[in-house]
Amino acid sequence: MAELSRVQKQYILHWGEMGTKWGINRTVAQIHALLYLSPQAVPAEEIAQTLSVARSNVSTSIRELETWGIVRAVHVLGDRREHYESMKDVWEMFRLVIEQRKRREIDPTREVLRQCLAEVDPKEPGAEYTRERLEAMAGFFEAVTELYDEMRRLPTGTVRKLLRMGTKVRKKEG
Amino acid sequence: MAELSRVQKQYILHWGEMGTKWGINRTVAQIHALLYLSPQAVPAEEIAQTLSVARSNVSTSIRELETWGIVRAVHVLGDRREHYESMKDVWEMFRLVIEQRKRREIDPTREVLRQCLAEVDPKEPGAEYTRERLEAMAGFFEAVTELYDEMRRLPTGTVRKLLRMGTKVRKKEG
DNA sequence: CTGTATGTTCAGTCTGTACTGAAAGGATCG
DNA sequence: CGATCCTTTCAGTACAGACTGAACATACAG
Repeated sequence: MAELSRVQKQYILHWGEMGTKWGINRTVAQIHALLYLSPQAVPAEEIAQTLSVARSNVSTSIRELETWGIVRAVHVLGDRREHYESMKDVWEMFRLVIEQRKRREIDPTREVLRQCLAEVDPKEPGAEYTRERLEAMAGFFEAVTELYDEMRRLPTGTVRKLLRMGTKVRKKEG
Repeated sequence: MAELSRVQKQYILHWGEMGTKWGINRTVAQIHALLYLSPQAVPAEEIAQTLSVARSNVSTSIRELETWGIVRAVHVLGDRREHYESMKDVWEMFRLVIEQRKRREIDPTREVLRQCLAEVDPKEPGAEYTRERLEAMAGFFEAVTELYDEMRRLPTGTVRKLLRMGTKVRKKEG
């Protein structure tokens, strides 16, 4: 994996770009792409060389990927170094990422909305309108959370089934 | 709206933070929050003053929000200035944003994956593995797109119905 | 115990994006 | 047809976050 093929390069670069657009560090995304494509676990030094980034950058990026639970260190007999490998189940990978982003960003937003609603001063001019808007937004986030909780409990296959059911419901109602 | 209440301030600031975490410009997000909370359409100058940002910054940010279709200019009798107002339907707002991000980011990714798959050189060592991984990832993106297409066609209420059906299916299978 | 290999931390630098302010571009009024 | 008001554009600046490299920490081998 020290030398990348054309296709590997393209995939890794694109994944890096994608990452930045969704608020994920470019290097983090690139490393993930590299490990995802690699048949074997890769030591940090080799990652750094392959992607031309500093060894320290790899260290912190790997740490972040480990926090997300989509990359882990494995050991190779006769080698002191840690080798890193990516989870290969794409659905599970995205589920993990989404779960964490929900925890870090959606949940705090729900909290802020709740707090805002609690603190709307009824004497303030336009309080009624503010409350209305905040409640609409809060309702949305609650619904999304509910939807997420349902999805999470469903095995992957069931999501597919729901997809088909959706089609039927639409046809009946259309 | 020139003077913000404590709650309005909190909401706007949080929305700005949220924005940055998802790759959306802070000012863009803040302006959207301001307009969302505002009972009346707001002229650009007032937005600039209220948020303490340059008039020009408001101009470009508003443009972006207009591109997304969640903010539009309206006119007030006897006032030459454009007043801006946000869409108030939260579900529709997010649908629009998601639709655009899908177009700008998911679709190009599907394209890249397709191209990568087409260009995997079977002679390259490990080509088989690369193809496998790319196909898994491509499959995921296709499924997400399919899911999105279904969702889009469903009226809002039906999503709720599906949510309940999901619960049933889970219980039957659990 | 010493030397080497590996991993982490952190201060400083670099880079890309956001933002500003000035200037130019349009539109409407008198 | 100026004058005025409003908006947009753009070159330059400021800033936040990413990245580097050196110093430090840790583990293992001989």
